[in-house]
Amino acid sequence: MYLSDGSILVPRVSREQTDNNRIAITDASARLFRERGIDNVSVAELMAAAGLTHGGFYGHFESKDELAAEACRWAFGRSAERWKKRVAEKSDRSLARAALTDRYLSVQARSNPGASCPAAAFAGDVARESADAPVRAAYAAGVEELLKVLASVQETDMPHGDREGALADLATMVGGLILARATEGKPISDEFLTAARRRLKPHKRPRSSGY
Amino acid sequence: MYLSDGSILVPRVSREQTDNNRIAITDASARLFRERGIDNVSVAELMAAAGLTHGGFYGHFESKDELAAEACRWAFGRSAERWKKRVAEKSDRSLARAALTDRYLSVQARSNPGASCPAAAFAGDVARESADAPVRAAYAAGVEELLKVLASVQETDMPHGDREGALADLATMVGGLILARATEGKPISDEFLTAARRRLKPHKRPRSSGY
DNA sequence: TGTACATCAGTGAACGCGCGTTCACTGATGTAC
DNA sequence: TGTACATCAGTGAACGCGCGTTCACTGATGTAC
Repeated sequence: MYLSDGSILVPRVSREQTDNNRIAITDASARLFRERGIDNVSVAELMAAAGLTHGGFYGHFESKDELAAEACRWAFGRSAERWKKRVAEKSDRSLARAALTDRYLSVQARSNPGASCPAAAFAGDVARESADAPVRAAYAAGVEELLKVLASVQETDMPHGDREGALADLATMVGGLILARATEGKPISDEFLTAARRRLKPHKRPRSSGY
Repeated sequence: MYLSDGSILVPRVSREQTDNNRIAITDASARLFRERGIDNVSVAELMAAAGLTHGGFYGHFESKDELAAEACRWAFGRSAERWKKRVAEKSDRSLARAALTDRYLSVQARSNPGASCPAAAFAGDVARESADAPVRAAYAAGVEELLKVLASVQETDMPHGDREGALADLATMVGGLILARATEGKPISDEFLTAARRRLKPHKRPRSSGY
């Protein structure tokens, strides 16, 4: 590995560097796994993305499965933080919810799967993992994190409570985003984003009187 | 290959049998690809599932990618037929839509991905295929087929038309099903199904007066 | 209808390739005195 | 603070394995007469 001054870094780096390397591997994995799927990125690629060679991988993680779980936890943690920050910036629930759903179902989010919502990006992979795969537990825990944020911005008159509103919102968001990605490049892709965004707006039903 | 009478079938079968074999490969692929993902089923497994050995595969299909597209078309065709049949059995739009969405978001559908909606089962795989992959075109065309059926059962007062209602419905259905699958085995999995089903019911908002 | 033979659907061994994982090795880091 | 040395993070070759695809071969099917 070449350093910025052109010298060669030989093995046994400092402990601090070791910790940074582990984070670099996790961060690169969180991005690459979301972009291309867990099975479509090799350990050698992940290590290269972190500036390392593949042999050192097993000094950091027990297996690729363990890393997948770690990357999943990492991605959900960052997403949840970002969601909370966005909510805090808004003056009321309704505006906060609109900010979250509009950005979630945006053209930018569609074309940046590597930085996007892990609930959408990992769903397909996780659904096919065996029941005891470590990434499954990480996924379910991460979804609960996001749901808490979504529940906190539900309108106060939701017929079945904040949690059910949040569950339904997330279903529409994840479905809209995944369908937009699977049809990317065709007009219908944008239509999915728009339709899902509108469905998530507070309902102003034409037949209701004033309101 | 052993026939039911115990005799051994040797190469060069009849043309009719050849056609049946191609259908058997397509049908088995449509099931296995949905269950486990395109990349997680080998050509040898697909051929074995159709009662054949792997070498004959390239007599039927140009490549595994071509088969994926064919299996995708096949799965969408069958789903669209089943949806139309179910709609025809109901006496009005509202009942038909409820029949579709309730079955879509059922526990049986969740636990039978091999026979379930290709829009949900193929979405993750297709989203990661390159823009010119044959399966992408098959997927987008299949989604349009399903949307036509969904549009035909929209309530007549949808604010942005039948098509947008259908797009939003499909987003909620696909998202709810995928999230339920990715969290299968945990209580939240059933919650996703229920929340998405309720979200798709005609809205009886508590604050509206009589209706 | 019967015979001779070309066709070609399916078989199974083999190919090159990339994968996850292992391991002997290196030499700077970190520590004991 | 300086020295001696054990530790261990990272390297890169190697492992066994399963994959998609190819191909020489087989012999019943389908056809020409």
